[in-house]
Order: sequence, then C-alpha cells, then structure tokens
Amino acid sequence: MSATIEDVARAARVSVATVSRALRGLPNVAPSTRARVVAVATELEYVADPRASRLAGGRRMVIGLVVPMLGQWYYAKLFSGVEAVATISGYDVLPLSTSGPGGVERFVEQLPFRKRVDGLVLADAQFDEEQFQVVKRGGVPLVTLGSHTPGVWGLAVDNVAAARLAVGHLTGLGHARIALIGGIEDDPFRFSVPVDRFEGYQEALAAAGLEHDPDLVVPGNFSAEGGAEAMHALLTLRESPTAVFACSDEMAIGAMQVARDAGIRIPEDLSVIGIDDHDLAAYVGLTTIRQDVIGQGERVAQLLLDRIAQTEGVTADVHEVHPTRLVVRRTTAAPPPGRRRERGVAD
Amino acid sequence: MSATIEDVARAARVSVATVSRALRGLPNVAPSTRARVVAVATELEYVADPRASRLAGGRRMVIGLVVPMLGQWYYAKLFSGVEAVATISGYDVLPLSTSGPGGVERFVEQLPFRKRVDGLVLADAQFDEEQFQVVKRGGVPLVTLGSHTPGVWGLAVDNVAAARLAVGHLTGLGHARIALIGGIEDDPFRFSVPVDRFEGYQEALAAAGLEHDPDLVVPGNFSAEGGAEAMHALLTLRESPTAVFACSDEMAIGAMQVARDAGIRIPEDLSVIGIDDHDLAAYVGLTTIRQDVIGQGERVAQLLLDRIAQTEGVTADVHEVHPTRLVVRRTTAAPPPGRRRERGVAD
DNA sequence: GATCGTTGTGAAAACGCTTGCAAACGCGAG
DNA sequence: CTCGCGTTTGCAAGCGTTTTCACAACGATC
Repeated sequence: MSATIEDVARAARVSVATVSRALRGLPNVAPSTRARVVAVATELEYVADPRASRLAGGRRMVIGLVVPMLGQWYYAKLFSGVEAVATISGYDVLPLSTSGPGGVERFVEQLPFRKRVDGLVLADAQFDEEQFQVVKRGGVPLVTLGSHTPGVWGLAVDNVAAARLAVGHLTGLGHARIALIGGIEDDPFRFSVPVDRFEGYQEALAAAGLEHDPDLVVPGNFSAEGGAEAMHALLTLRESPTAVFACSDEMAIGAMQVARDAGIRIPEDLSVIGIDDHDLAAYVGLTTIRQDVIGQGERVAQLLLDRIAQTEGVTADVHEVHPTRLVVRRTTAAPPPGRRRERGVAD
Repeated sequence: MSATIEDVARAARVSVATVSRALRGLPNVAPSTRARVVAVATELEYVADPRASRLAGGRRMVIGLVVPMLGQWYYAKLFSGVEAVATISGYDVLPLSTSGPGGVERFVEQLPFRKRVDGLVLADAQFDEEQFQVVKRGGVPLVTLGSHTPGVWGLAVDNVAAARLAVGHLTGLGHARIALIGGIEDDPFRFSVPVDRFEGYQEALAAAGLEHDPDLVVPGNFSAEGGAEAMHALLTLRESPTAVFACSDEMAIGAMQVARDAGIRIPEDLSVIGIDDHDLAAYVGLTTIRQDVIGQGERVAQLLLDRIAQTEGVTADVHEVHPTRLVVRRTTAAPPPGRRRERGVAD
C-alpha cells in the first residue's frame, strides 16, 4: 500500500526513530538530516498513520461533542465552531448525540466515549445530577456549554439576562400580555436553558410591574413546528397575548406563521421576538437576541484543549459568560391602541 | 488507567486471544468460556481501545465526508444522515471541508484524508477533472453525491428535472419573465448543481415558448445574503421579473426580504420558488421543490459502506437518482393582470 | 485400537508508530 | 593527545489489539 515510516527510513538511510523526530520537528536532529528526511518523505508522499502514532503516543487526539441532536441549526453551528478550532490543533471531533436510540439513558449506561476521546464538550446539560456524576467518572476532562457546574470548566451566555433583555424590550414598548414559548413540557430539570429564560421572563415582567399569567407560558420544543403548535394554543386563549417571546428563532418563525395564517398582523397586532439570530432571522425581519454560536463553539473547544493540556495543575475553575445583544428588526412594535398597558403599577 | 484486554484475560484465566474472540462473537469459543469472559469484561468495564484494534485489524473504521462548508443547512443535514448510518456500522465520520484555509487547492495538494479513512463521500463535486483524478488516486473508495462520474458510484437528484418542475410551475401560472438566482458567478465548472438547474430552467422556458433573457440570470452564492443581493440586482432591471426561481430556499428567502422591503407583494406582484424544502420553508410559506437531504445522506453513506465491503469484485456502477417533488405554498401565484403572458407562441 | 476431523485454546507475530536509553560522534579545553 | 560535554543517532521496548498457526483434547469412523 502506501509508504510506511520504514520505507522512508530506508530511503533516507536513517533509523525510523530519526524519521519520526525529523518529521515532527523535534529538536536534536541535524539540519542536514532533517532536510534529507523531509525530502524523501515528500517524494514518497508519506504521512504518518494516525492509528499507529496515536497508539504509540498515548493520546487519542479526539474530542467528543455531546449534543442532543445533530442537524439542528444551533448544534450544527456549534459543531462547525468546535471543529474549526480542534482541527487546528490536530484533534478530530466525534459527535455524540443523546437523542438517538436509547437516548440519554443509553449514553450514560454505555459511555460510548470511553477509550475514544481525550475530552468532552457537554452542550446544554442533558443529564441529571446522578447521570452527570457517572459521566464525570468516565475519566476524561469535561467542559460544559450552557450550564454551570462547580469544579467543571464551562461557558454559557447569561440566559436569564438574555430573556430579560427580550422581555424588557417588549414591556418597554408597552406590552402587558406577553407570552413565553419555551422548552419541552415535562423535561426533568435537565436542560437549564429554558429554565433560565423563563426566569428572565418572570424577572422582566416583575420589573415592569406585570402579573405572570401561567396560561401564557407554553412549550415549543425548540422547533419551528413546536412554535407553531404553541401559537395555536395561545390563540385559543380568552385574552390572547399582544407579544410573544420565543426561546429560539425557529420557534418564533413557526409561531409567526400560525399567527399570520390567523389573520394577525405582525407587528401591528402581535409582536414577536426570538433568541439566537438564526441565519435566516434577518431575512424574515425577526427581532431577536443575538448570540454568537460559532464563537461559542470555538471558545469552548479552546477551553477543552486548555483543560486537556493541564496535567493536573490544580487551577481555579474557568467559567465564562458570553454576551448577548438585542437586534431590533421588524417583528416588534407597540401593542395595538386598545391594548396598551395602563401605566401605573410599575412607575 | 482503565482495563486492558490483558487484565480481562488474567481475570478470566484465558489468553488475550480468547478474550478478543469471545468479545467479538467469533466462532470457536466454548459457550462457558465466552460467558465467563463477558462477565469479567462487564465487571471490569472493559471496552477495546479503537486505536489498537483498528491498527491491528487493518481497518480504519472512518469515512470522510467532503463538503464545501460545514454548518450550512444542507450540509448539516447531510452530515447527520451520513453519521446516523455510519455509526450503526461502527464507522466514524470525519468531516472534511474544502472552504477552509487554502480551499480546494490545499485539499487536493494535501489530500488530508490519506491514511485516515476507508472511503470518501464527495458531496457536490468541488473538483475539476484533473483535481478529481488526483483525489481518486488517493486510493480510497469514492462515492459522489450530486454529480455523476463514470466508474464512480454516486447518487443525486435530477437537478435538471427539479428546475424544470420549478420553472414549469411558474410558466403554468402564466409567468413570462422568470428570473434565476443561481450559484457563484465565475465558478470554474466544478459545481454541477447550479449548472444543471440552469439547464432545467432553460428547458422549461423553451417548453413554454419563452425567450431566455440573460439579464434575468444572477448569481446568489447559495446563501440568504447572496439571494438578497441578487434580488437587488433584479430590481434595477428596466423590466423586472414577475417570478423568481432561486436555486436554494435560503436564497429565495433572502430575495423575498429584499422584494418586500421594496414594497413588492408576494405572490401578488412577484412569485418566488426555491429548492430544498428547508426546515423553515414551510413556516415562511415558501413554495419549493422538496428533496430529502437526510435520506440522501443515509443512502450515500450506505452506498459507500457497500462499496468498501466490495473487495474488488468488478461490479456494475451504481448510480441512483433520487426524486424531488413540488410543494406549493403561498409564494407563487399568477402574475399581476397587466403582465400576463400572451399565450400563443407555445400553444 | 489406530486414524481423522472438529473444537477450543494459547503463543507469538504482526500493525506502524513513539520514546527512553545508550552509544557514537564532534569539538574545544586542558 | 586526551578528556569531557553536548549533540546526533540507532536500538529496542513498548502501545493494546487482531490474527495466524500450532497444538491438545475429544469423539466419531473404519
């Protein structure tokens, strides 16, 4: 088949050890020797077999990216960010989905990353406390994205603040009946993102002196379809909302479609705001809270690589909070005249 | 660290060879022995180290997926389809992007998949004839997606037919000035998809007895942003189009936004049709030509695995054509009264 | 009762690289 | 001319599996 290190050694009249050192830029190789080896290697189109070099070298040069589901916008972007940084350092990225057959339970039972990765990025904590401990005992460095666990490095946006920003924008416009389209109905506490955003929603409501009406909070499953269903539910309410805060742009877009089909004008009759700044958000005019997903992927990958490089120096935890920012477009406006908020309680 | 095969062998009082055979379900292992080995392995939480087993076994158990750019909707979906099938068979998927630093040239020069993969999925042929030959000489089985090369297995949708379907839908509605938003302006013949769709566009025009106006054909770069720019260009035309066929939904959505901003009503003043059936297409009411991207990913992966399994049996080429289908939603309608096509030439 | 297949098992040789260790080499100092 | 020291190089021992081959044990066959 293709050339092995021995072929190169023979052709360059040196030992395989020297070839290995020369090609990897290690010190203590005479410049002339190195030049000759490199020339021969190029000639023979030699590249080291990663299976062998990783075995011998003791590292795996793979990091795992644990996500609920590949192929969704957010995770696809994340992957590409992680991949970009990992590749530069010679690492491969192994996507590990927890939504496949067996789901999270199977993942925790099998720990499919064992003997395969040097570290793990855990995106959007999908594990409960106990499961997390099991994963942690898997023995590889962990970095979390979107949640914070003491003793584990991590990175997240401040979802409470992001939601506050979104809902604050709406209350600032004068809205009083603001719906929330959130996560999965009976999620057993795992996925902190919708929880945090719900909290920010409540805080912003309170800050504006508004009551929180449980009827206005509906699950949307973080998909356009779920957003559409959620909007349907909201439209059956006796007193429908004048504004909707969706916890993702995809849900927002799903919701908008249902509203428009029902003859509701956006933003005249109904304001809609999302979170993410999806690639298409600008092109549907969606007001949203922007977060830099690719940037998060790059950063979290770098964090993990740093963490891996630390051979047990007891250092302080790293936990970064990345910024979000309001991007006003064309789906939010003041509520219709008849339904403005009577200012008073809050002021 | 964690248990090796030798630990298991010792604990089960057999040789490592027997452990290997027992755990992989090979024949010629006494049932009692196998049971004991399995029990011990479970107890010790042993799993084989893929680096070692792949080295010794002679396979790599990795397939490469060569795409222009990870993170775009189409390729993200494709990846998830490929990954799903590959995983089942124990293969990892190595994404190889040709849009990174150096682009296609660097890819062809370095052949970064050497010694790393057992086979390659080439999505949307990004190579010219010469480059393709270089890649082919890389020595691994190839399967193409979206293009067809004699002697190479492949899979594609009939892009000519898909475009004909789209444009035929528009001519059927009575449109005569139909614009095409296509690929990259000066793409050196590599990416056949826009070429084929352009051909289908022309065919459908001809079939309706319509002239082809070169001014109506603009590049859109397969992004929403490109679609927006394209629409801008179209709006400067003396006689603007009554319909737009965009070669991807993302471009269609970008174009629609620009049109609406210009006060053009869709579909009353302008019809828009895309291709893909993007996750969000339904929710922006976009009429489109649907293709099953995940399904294509699954199928092309299977094709590659089959191809890899064939140890040189000279078999016929496999080249599948996957179907597309028109999905009419709310962005296409008859052209405005004043601008209907004078029927005559075609009938 | 000797012969021949079967099965089940272990020893050891790959697989292609990295790395610790020691030997060889060169060169200026004494 | 010899010694000492730093640099360059090769040898060989891994890394953790798979796989080939030989061999023992055991019935079944003539």
